[in-house]
Amino acid sequence: MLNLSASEENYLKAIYHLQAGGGNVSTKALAESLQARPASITDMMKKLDAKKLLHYRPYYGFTLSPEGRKAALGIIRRHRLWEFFLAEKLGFAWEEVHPVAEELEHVRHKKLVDKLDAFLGFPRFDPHGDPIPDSKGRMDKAGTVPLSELPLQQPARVCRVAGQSSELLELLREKGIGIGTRVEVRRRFTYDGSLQVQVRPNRSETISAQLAQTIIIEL
Amino acid sequence: MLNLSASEENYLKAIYHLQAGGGNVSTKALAESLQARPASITDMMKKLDAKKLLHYRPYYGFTLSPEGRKAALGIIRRHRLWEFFLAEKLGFAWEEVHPVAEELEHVRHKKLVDKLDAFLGFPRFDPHGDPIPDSKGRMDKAGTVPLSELPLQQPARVCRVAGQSSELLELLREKGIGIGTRVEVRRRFTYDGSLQVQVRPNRSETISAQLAQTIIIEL
DNA sequence: CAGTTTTTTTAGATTCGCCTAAATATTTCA
DNA sequence: TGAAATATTTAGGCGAATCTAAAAAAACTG
Repeated sequence: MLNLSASEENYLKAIYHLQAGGGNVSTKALAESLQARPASITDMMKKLDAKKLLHYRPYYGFTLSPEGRKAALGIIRRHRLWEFFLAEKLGFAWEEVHPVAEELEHVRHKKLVDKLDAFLGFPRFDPHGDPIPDSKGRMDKAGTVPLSELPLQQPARVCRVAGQSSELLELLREKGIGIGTRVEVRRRFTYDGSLQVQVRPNRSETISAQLAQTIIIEL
Repeated sequence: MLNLSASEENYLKAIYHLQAGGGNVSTKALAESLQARPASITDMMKKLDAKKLLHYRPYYGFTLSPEGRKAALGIIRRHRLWEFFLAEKLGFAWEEVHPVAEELEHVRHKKLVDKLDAFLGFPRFDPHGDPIPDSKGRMDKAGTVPLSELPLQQPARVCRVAGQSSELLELLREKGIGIGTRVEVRRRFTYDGSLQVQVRPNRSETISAQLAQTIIIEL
């Protein structure tokens, strides 16, 4: 089994998220996502290519190899299990768990992860609504329908939030929206794409088009 | 608050343990304890002295400053809380917890540590019987009487084990000795200092002088 | 399609934590 | 006390992960 540094793990994870199913990632996109300079990305891509964790073609971009994807899923598994632990067992608010899990995820002990998984009752989703890969890297599909596409008057439930910046989470908290919240779109303003949304039985909020795209719902 | 690297934390922790209450630590002792070369120790001592975490006098040795001691206690607190968590909540055997806690201890989030402490019920001792510092750095005293000094026929309870090498822990497991085990010395062989010990009601084991020194008991 | 802009890579430097080898200080002891 | 042994420090180097500045490739665009 390959021994990866925390840095290498962060690169793999970021590429996995940027690929989102397939496709090629550019130096610039990865540099932005990791808050690093493009030159640093190029350096690391050469290294990860040499380790066969991804395919790198200069000036073209990179794609995770099967081994790279497997490694990324392992990291994501650890991240989301720790998020679940922090929220469920330690009583962290869901918007606080991400940065702490960023650090805990790099403790690589197979036995620790599997025992943690069992202790938590093999949860399938983390507090943000994202699916947790099992020990073989399999996971449920995350919902994909954003609130912006929900038809009027159709009740739905928030199942995921596509982002974890503190600004986003603060805004959601303000509007009373979290995983599991019942929502229903009352009006759609075509001028700016904003929505008037019924939140839980008796609360009405205005939601910008941008925000409505990050709130993922299921019917 | 000073931001310490995992390496710096390991140095502080090792010095704290070597000081054991007071006194001066030598380059060689620290090098052995950390499995590093003396030259590396000198480098780091200069750095930690500059950060005012310890007092370093070339060719003489070093001692933690009050801030260094405080930092070390914080690291030990995290280490022992994670050990407790691993054994108590995840079902690790007590001899397995140390290496995993070595990594978890470097995740420095005040809130994480304090919430973990509360979740565990503010435990006072880790699975090895060592006391866990509270959030202010205070802790109970560990027992100090080794089994080698227990008078004959006097029943006692194992409260701590002074060491955590896998070899030591394997031997203890073999002899059926853990924290809380009732023991009583039946015979003492002056030739080699070995003991014949009654372990729990109905088991008799021979314990070498060396082993008897690492088993700490209370009456 | 040729110049301009953008993206990417290369070259070279820096910091951290470690190393080896050599120099130097301290301690031991004959 | 002076030579040998031991401990410590200094000097210089290395790999990892970053950076800046400059060169080169690719992509736009008038």
